Amino acid sequence: MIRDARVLRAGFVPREIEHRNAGLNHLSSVFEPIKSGEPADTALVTGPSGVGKTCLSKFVSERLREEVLDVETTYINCWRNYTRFRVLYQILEDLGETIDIHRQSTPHDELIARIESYDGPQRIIILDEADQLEDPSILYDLHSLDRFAIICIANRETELMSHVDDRLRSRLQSSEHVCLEKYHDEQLIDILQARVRWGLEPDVISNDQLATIANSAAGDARLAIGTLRSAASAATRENCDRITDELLQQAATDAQDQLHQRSLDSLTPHQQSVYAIVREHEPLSPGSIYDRYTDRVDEPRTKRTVRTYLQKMVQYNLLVADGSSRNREYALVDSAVVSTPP
DNA sequence: GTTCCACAGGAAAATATGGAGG
DNA sequence: CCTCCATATTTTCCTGTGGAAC
Repeated sequence: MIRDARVLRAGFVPREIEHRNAGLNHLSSVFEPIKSGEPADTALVTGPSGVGKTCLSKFVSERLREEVLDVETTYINCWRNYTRFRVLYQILEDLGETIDIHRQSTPHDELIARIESYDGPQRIIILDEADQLEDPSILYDLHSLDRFAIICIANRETELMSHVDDRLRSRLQSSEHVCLEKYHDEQLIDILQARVRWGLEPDVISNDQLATIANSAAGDARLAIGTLRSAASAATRENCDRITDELLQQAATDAQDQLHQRSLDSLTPHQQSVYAIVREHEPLSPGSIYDRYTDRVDEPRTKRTVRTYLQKMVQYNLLVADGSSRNREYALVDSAVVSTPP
């Protein structure tokens, strides 16, 4: 059944990239100067989840490394490393400079000074999920350094921009912007077919079944590939030599639940209570959420803290906030899946 | 209009957590 | 094991906003 599990895993970067030629060429052109040793501009890559932002960024930097001898890449997931210190630390760690840094006894300025004094080969720094940074001024610190080319990945440009100050905003707005759209079903099918070709034995899944996966994934390649992986491993477990429609059905919900569960697991018990309340009674105003919350838990947190929870869950795509001021209501993100192209 | 009020979210102080070194 | 310190989370205090009632 499974020939090469790597190609079905999240984070795999394929040898060929499908249906992203425009973005590929655009992003490559930004880094063209690196080939002649010149500094490159900052690139901004945006788009909804599962459109290949991370994949494209890694792909472009890997291909550049094949062409140019002296380029290194640093990948930082800002969702995990969302403080300024952590990002700086990660960069220095990749430069091999962290030996004598003791926590924050080393001030930020010194970390930046060290990064500035770096004189090794050019480096591409991929800041994934950059809209999760609590302090985006790190972008400003890095922006002006010639040795570093920044790829800044975010879900939506406006989310990222709303947190930054004016001078940084104008700089970012003038940088190259690669915007990726959701995949169409046919494009997803092509992507899936490529993974099937490399990852699975021949004839274990039909094109019709791939179309079903593509359809239920709603333009999200990560979800589509996750479904394929889940179906293939279930088939292996049950000793089937083909992927059946029933397995597929189950795999689709499994894959969705997995993604969902992952963000749910990162919530504290209090945050999970708040989430459960919204799930049971949506849509709900902030006030009634808080009332129900105080009833449900011992030692409730303050209103302000719950507001922070809600804000966080909206960022994690667990909840949606609708309306402003007194009309605001929170609901589960699933209940509003109708996509609205402009 | 004007006022009122629930709400959003920033800043900073306070408190809890967790990890390193004794 | 305990203590100390950096870090993470929560609270306190606050300002600004916009819809609703007047």
